[in-house]
Amino acid sequence: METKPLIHSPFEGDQSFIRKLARFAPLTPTETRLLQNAVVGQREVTARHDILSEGSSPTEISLIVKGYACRYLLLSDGRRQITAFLIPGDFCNLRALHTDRMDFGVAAIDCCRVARVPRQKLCELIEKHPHIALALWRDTIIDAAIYHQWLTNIGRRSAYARIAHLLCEVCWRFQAAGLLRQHSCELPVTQTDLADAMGLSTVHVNRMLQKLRADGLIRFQSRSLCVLDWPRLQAAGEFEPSYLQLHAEQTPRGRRDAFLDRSRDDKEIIALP
Amino acid sequence: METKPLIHSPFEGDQSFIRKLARFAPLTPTETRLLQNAVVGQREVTARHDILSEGSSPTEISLIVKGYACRYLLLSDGRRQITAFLIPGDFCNLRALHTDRMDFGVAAIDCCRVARVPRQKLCELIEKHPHIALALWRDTIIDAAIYHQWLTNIGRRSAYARIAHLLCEVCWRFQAAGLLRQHSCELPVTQTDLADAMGLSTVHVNRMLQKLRADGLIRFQSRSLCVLDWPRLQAAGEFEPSYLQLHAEQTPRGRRDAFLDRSRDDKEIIALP
DNA sequence: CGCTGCTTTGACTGTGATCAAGGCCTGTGG
DNA sequence: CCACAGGCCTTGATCACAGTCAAAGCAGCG
Repeated sequence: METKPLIHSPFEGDQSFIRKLARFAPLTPTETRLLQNAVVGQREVTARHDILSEGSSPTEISLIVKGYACRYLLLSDGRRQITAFLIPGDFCNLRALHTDRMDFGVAAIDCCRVARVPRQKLCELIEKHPHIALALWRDTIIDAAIYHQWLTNIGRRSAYARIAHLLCEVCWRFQAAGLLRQHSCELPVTQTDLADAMGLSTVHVNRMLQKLRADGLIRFQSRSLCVLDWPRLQAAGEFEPSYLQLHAEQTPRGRRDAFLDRSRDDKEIIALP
Repeated sequence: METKPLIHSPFEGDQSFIRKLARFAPLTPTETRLLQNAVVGQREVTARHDILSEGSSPTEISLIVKGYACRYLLLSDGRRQITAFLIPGDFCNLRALHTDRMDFGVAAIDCCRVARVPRQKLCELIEKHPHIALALWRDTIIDAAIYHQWLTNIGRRSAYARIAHLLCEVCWRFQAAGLLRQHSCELPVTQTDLADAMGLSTVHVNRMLQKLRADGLIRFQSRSLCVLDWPRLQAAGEFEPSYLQLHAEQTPRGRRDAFLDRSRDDKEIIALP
C-alpha cells in the first residue's frame, strides 16, 4: 500500500478510498483532487467506541482511514446485530447524503482513524460531476450486494458454513485493500462480534471456530487469521466472490466516458493466492 | 390509485414509480416526462415464473407495474432465500446500472406486469440530470435500509417476532403505495415464501401464523391479510417504521434545488390508521 | 499482582427443523 | 357433475442445532 503524501489534502492522508472509488468509475485527475480536497479532517476513535451513534444526525460523511469498524443495530433487549464490517476505504454513512437520521450505529472494533467529508461539499461535487455520483452510488450498490449475501448466509446456512463464508468474504475484501499477506490478516474481532454478525451465540461461534481449526481450514488466534486451506474453506462456506465486484482493475483512462458500454464479458478476477 | 393516461408514454402506464421517486427528490415536470419516456414497453409474467434470472445480463432495468414479486437467491442444495418483496413502483434490478451480471433472481409472486427501461437511456438521463440520479440512488439506499432491518430481523429475533416485523413492513409499504384499505391488503405470498424470506421452515411459519391469529393480531386467509391489532403487532415485531423513509410527502416545489439543506427535523410521518 | 475482557468447557434446554401424512381447496378434464 | 391432480395448509412426532447458564482458564495491562 503505497502512501504518497497528498499535496492538496490538509493531512498526510491515505488514498484508499480514492483507489476504491476509481475501481467503480474511472475518475479524472481533477475529480480525484476534488475528492481529496473534500476531506476536512481526521479523528481517532478508540476501540469499542462509537464512531457514529444511532439516532444522531451527522452533517458529515465519515470514512475509515485506518482500523476496523462495524455497522450495528441494537434491539431493545440489548441484543446486537452487526450488519457490516468496515475496513480502510469504506464509508460509514454514505446514506447520510439522502437521509438525516442515522438508523444504525457505527462502532470502532480496534482503534480507528476516521476522516470526515462535509455532506454539503460532497453534494456539490455530486451535482457537478456525474462520475463522482456514479462512483459513490456504486459503493452503495456493492454494500447492498453484501447485505444480500449476508441475508442468505444468516437465513439459510448452518453456523459452520456461515462463519466460513464470512471469513472468505473478509479475506477477499482485505485482499483488494492490500491488507492480506500470505493468506493471513489482522482480524481484531472478538468471537462475540462474529456471533453478533452472524446471528449466533458466542458459545456456538467458539465451538464452530474450533471445528474449523480442527478441520485444518484456518488458524485464528490473538486477533490474527490465517487461512490454511482455501479451497475447502470456500467450499465449506459455498463462497462465490463475484458479488464483491473485485475486478482486476483500473479501467483504462481512455474509456472513462464509456461507462455505458463497458465490456459485458467478465473482467479478469483477482485470484486469491 | 388514479391512473391518468400518460401522453408521452408508449403505453397506458402507471406512474407509481414516478410518484415514488418524487418522494425522494423533487423532480421537475421535464424530468418527470423524460423518465416516463424512458419506459419502452411492458410484458406480463405469470405467477411463479422468473422476471429476471440469476446469471443473466439484462440491458434493461425492469420495474414492477402491477403485481408482486421477490428477489431471491438459490443455494446449491435447492434452499432459497428471498431477500426482498417488490411491489408496484419498485425497480427489480437498478443494480444493473452498475454491474452486468445479475447475482440474484427476480420472480413473480402472482401475475405481474413489468415495464422496461433501457439501461443506456437511463444512464443518459443520469448524466444530464443529477436529480434523477439522486432519486434513483435514494431508491438504492432505501433498499439497503430494508436489508439492514431484515438482517437484524433474521439474525436476532424469534420466529414470531420476525413474522410480525415483516407483516408490519409490508403493510407500511403497501400503505405508501396506496395498496392498503381498511387495514387490509392482498398478500398472495405462500407460507413457503414467508419461510424463505425469514429463514424459517414452512411448518414453523404455519405454526407462528396460527399463533398470531390466535393472539388476535391478524387475519390471514385466502391470500388476504388483515391487521386486527396494530399496536400489538408492531410491539410483537418491535417494528419502528422510520427506516422506510415514508414521509408525508411532496417537498414543496420551490425548494427543489435545496436538497442539501432540507430540514433536519422530522417530516410528518404517515400514521397508519 | 489482581483486574478486566476474552476464550473455553460442560450440562442442560428449547426453538425451530425435519419427516411424514392427511385435509382442503381450486382448477381441469372426462 | 364428478373424479382427479396439484398446490397449499395443517398436524403430529421426533430430532438436532444452537441458545442459555454457569464457571473456570488465560491473556494482557495498569
